[in-house]
Parts: sequence; structure tokens; C-alpha cells
Amino acid sequence: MDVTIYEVARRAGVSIATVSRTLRGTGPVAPKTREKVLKAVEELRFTPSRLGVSLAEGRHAANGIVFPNLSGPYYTEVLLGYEEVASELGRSVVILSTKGRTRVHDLVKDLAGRVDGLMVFGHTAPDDLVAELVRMGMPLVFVSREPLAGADTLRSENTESARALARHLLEHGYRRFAFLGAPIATGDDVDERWQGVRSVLGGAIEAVPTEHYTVECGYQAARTLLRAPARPQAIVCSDDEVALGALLAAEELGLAVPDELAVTGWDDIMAARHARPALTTIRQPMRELGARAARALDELITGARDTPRHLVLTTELVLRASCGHHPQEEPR
Amino acid sequence: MDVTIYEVARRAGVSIATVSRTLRGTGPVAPKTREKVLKAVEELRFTPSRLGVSLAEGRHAANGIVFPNLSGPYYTEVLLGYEEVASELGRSVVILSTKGRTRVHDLVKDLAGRVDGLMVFGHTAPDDLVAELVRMGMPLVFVSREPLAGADTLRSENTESARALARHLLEHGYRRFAFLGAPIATGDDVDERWQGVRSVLGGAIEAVPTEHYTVECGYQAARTLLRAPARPQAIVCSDDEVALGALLAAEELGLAVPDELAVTGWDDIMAARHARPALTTIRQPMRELGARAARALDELITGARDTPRHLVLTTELVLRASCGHHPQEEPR
DNA sequence: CCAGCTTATGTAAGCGCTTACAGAAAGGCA
DNA sequence: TGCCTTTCTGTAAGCGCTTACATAAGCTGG
Repeated sequence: MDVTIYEVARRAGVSIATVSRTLRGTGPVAPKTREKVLKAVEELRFTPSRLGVSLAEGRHAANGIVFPNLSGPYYTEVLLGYEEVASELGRSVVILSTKGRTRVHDLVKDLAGRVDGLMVFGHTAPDDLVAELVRMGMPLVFVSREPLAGADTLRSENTESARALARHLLEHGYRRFAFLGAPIATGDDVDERWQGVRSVLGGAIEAVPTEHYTVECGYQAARTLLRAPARPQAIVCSDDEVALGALLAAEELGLAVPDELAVTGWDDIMAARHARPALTTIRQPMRELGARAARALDELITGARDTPRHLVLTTELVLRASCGHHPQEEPR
Repeated sequence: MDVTIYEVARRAGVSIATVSRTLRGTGPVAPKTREKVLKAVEELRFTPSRLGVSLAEGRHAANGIVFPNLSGPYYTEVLLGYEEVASELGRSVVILSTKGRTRVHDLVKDLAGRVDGLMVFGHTAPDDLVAELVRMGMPLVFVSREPLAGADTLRSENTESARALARHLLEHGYRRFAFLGAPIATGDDVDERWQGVRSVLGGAIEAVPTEHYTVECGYQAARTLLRAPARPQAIVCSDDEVALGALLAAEELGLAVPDELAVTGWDDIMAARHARPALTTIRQPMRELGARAARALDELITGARDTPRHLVLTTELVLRASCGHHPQEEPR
């Protein structure tokens, strides 16, 4: 950190331009000169300052990622896929969580000043700042959000898989349903799941809000729902965490799942697989979502592509014990 | 991004020093002058370049975090606690995953050049580079690692809680045990857990390695173990993921948990709580670990403290159904 | 040996911002 | 009004690095 390119140049008896060229391979350097420079670099343990390089290059070699909170396994998996690809592409990853924070506008803006592009989950960055970043030409990729002009969007399919799930429940013979975890915003992921399910089940399903999409809120809402006189036969949950909460409520109320009540989730997080009964759910390719987002962002940053693109990744119905008995049911 | 401090100065009819002073509050500025500057800033939508500021200040206002992989919920929770505090302290968080990567030495070194201090999980950064970073005076906090001269270390307590767990299993009446997920390195977390358990159970427990500390490896090792003639009555697992794998193996082999086999984990991740039977485990204060690490690193960076410190956080035995029946057992 | 071309190297100008220090301006008091 | 003190402002020098362009050095062929 203390050694600068000037000291290397002095020790090697060359100019700083020659040191730079040697280290970066950006121009011709005589073999003897090269040796002298590398020797000096090694003796002085010189590492170029990231700040100096970035300022001179006019680029950060870093990507930002804005997410609501990491406590949901969903975000973790996406982040992991993203970080892996970003690293392969030689980019650091700077993270920012916005949930519960004040001055989000300032936080995101600061982040934008440190990176070459941003990936943003849904609506976690303020809309006015998003509009400004788009105007400024900042490369942006949004995950789990409706298409936005001037930026890439990437999401998993919701509607068709929701339909498939609903049809499957009908095949089990259920006729009374509830959707636990009502949509907060029109057009977001949960809304699409709701719309898909409702397009198949019609008036046979009602939406029940949860305060948040968490285990605890799912538990509370399910407990209330399951104590009412007219109990649904099956609960379709917005996501796996809410579904885990519903399982807890059923357990507490002595309702056998799936014999007395069916429960489904969405995401296929680890806890969904290890719950008993294991949750029927829709598997989201979360890591691939992150990886694709990182690649898309790289294209925008390098200029390999300058027209925004909107992608939808395939999801998959995963049948397990929580929705009913299946002849060839997988054990886990 | 395109607007520089020079344009603001020109528009406001003042020097760049005055613009800087106005925005940073680092010196006296006449009220009228201040208004002119702020007006120009707003009209031009000027945001100071993070790079310029950092280079001139000689600091990044960012912390780095090096971890093996995010796929374990443990790391996620620590990271969340860390990011929350770092953000409060005005620091961005730059992440780097090292598992499965080549040139880790270079990756960590690049990261070190972008931040004011680093938090490192265990041994995920190469030892020679760690020694160099210590020599250079870089602020370092290690999590889950034995004390290291020149840097802070922070870990959760292992040995006493492992003893408490072992004693509890003895109280259930078990007399034959296995430790699933043998230690890889002397002195690391899993080794301390093993040592603690063995100090109570002595020759009644044997260590069984798993290739990795994952559900899949735990499943494979447990399946092999449980098919052998001399089956243990209780399996103490290195961590919750390995324990979840052991539960899967027991389920597949038709062994009732806890009646025919007891299983315990470590960490208290979400999936451990939602498994059935719910896992008896040791709760690690993972978020607090991350939060404390971020605060410790801040003290080192700001110079509020310059002597390394070694902290151990308390862990807690959490009794659930997987180790046996308890008179007042919590439902979840 | 000379001319022309290619390879190698150094100088200077930035990239965007902070701030020490010197000087100017303003205010207060005798 | 003059002097002294305080407040305000601008200039210049960096922070560490990259690189365009000009020049020097080296090599090859006639």
C-alpha cells in the first residue's frame, strides 16, 4: 500500500510508463528492461493501487447488487450465482441491503458511484433514482420485476407454473383453497403467482394477506385462517417461508398434512426439502438467475450489447408429500 | 458521473475548494456563496466521484469480506449481521467467495486493494497473504479461527457447549455414539466441538469423516454408518447440514428418530428448526458474530484501538425432538 | 554505410477530488 | 480612520495510475 509506481520506476531505472507497460502488458518492453522491472516489483512487493488504476482507467471493475435483505434463502442463492460469475469476469461485488434502512436513496447512489453497473432486486431501489440512473446510462439489470425501459430485466416464470400447481391440486380432489401471502404490488412475482393460480381455481380461492413473506407472518396468518369455521382444503403459499409458517400452524392445531390440509410453497429452499412433510413447491433456478444477471450486466458494461433485454427463466413444479400422496413419490 | 467539481465551480462562480468545503462542511463558507454552490449542484445533479474522493482522502470507505461459499446458511447470517453494521458505519461491503476458485491469492489481494479492512472466515485466505497483510498493517478480523498475532479473532464458543450437549445425551441414557463430520484442521470450530464432546464421552464416541460439511456428505456417511452392525444410539453432527443428511439417511433406513436413533446438529439454521423431528442443536449467534466483527474492524480502521483482541461469543444448547423426549418440549 | 521501418522508452497531461497555506475581505474596537 | 482579528476564498500541490504522442534506439536490406 505504501509503495508507489514511482519507487518501482526509480529502483528499476526506468519511467513509470515502462513499469505500467510491463505489468499490464499493454506495450512493447525489452526483455532486459522487463526483468529489471519485475525484480524491483518483487523486492518492493509492489501492488498497483486499485484506486489509482480505477481513476485512470475510468472504471471500477466492480458490480453492485441491491437487495432487500439476506435473511431469505432465495436472495442468498441468487447472490451466490451472481458473485461466482462476476468473479470469473474479474469484477468485485459490492453489496447493499436496503430493508429497514433510512436514506436508501443516498445509499444506492453511493453504491452507484463505486461500481460499473448494478443489479437490483425488484423495487428495492427508489424509483426516482432508478429513473436517474437510466438517464445517466448506468448499466442496470433488474431481477424479479416487470420490464422497465432502458434496463435489462430477468425473472423466473410464475404464471404457467402457478397454473400447473393449481391444476395438480385439483387432481388431488381439493375444492376449497386459500392463497396465503397476498400480492403487495401489481405485476410483481407474487402477483403473477396469484393470477396464475386464480385463473385455474377462480372463485374457489381467496387471497389472505401476510404482513411480510416470512415464516412468522405465514404462521400467524395460517393460524387465524385455520381456526375459522370454513377451512380451506389446501393452502397455496406465496413462497416457501410462508408455507413453512403454515405447516407450523397446522401442526400446532393438530391438522395432519396432507390428509386434512394440503400446503404448497414456492422457491424450493433447503428448509422446504427438510420439512416433514416435505413441501411441494415450484423450484426457481435461483443460482442461474444470479449468474444470468451477472452476464447480462457484463454485456451492458462492456458495450457488447446496448439494447435492453427482458428474460424469463423456466421454473419447475416439484411434487412432494405436502400436497397429497403420489404413487411414485420421491423420498426427499 | 459526467459532471465534475470543476463544472459546478464554474457555474457557481467559485473555486473547486469552495465547492468541496460547501459539500463536505469542512470549512467556513459564506451563506450566499453556499446557496450559489448548492444551486449549481442541484441544477447539474452533481455527485462527487467516489474514486476521486477515495484517492484524495486515501481511504475507500469500504470493508471486504472473504468467505468460502454462501451456500451454507451459517455464512449468510454472519454476512447479514456484518453488512448491517458496516452500512450504519458508512462503509460499503465488498464480498469475495474463494471456494473452488483458482488464483485465490490474487483475488484476495485485489480485494485488499479496494477496502480499508478485511473480515476473513477461518482459513479462506492463503496464509502467506495473511502474513503479508498483517505485516503491512492492514486491519484484519478473523471469524471462526484460532487466535492470530496482529489481527483480531472472533468466534463462537464450542467446547463448553459441546460438553453440555454430550452430558445431555448421557442423561437420555445413550451409551454408544458417533461424531459425524470429523475435524479437518486442528483448532478449528469442528475440532473444538469434537474435543468437547469427546472429553465427556471418551471412548464411547468415534469420529466419522464426511468429505464436506454438507447435507449430501452427511447423508452418505450416515447411511454407511447406520448400515454397519454396531450402530450408535446417538449421532452428534459437526453442524446442522450434516445432521440433516443424517436425518435423511435414518428416514430412508426406516429408523425412527429419536426412538431408535438420536441426532444432534450445530448452528440452529432455519432448516434445522423445520425438519421433523426438529433438530436439537447448538445455537450460534451468527448475526451477532457478523455485527461484532464489523464493529471490531471499524475500531482497527479508525485507530480507536490498535491492539488485537480475541473474543469468544456464547452459544446455547437448544433442545428439540431429535435427541429424545423432553417433558416440557417446545413445539418448534 | 545509410535509409527506412519497427521496437522501445520517456514526458506530459489527465482521471476527480481534497486541503494546506497564503492572501483577501469583512467586522469590531479604540 | 486605522489596526487587529476573524472569516472567507483561491491557488497549487498532491493522492496513484494510465497512456497519447514524440523521440530514441535497434534492426534489416540495399
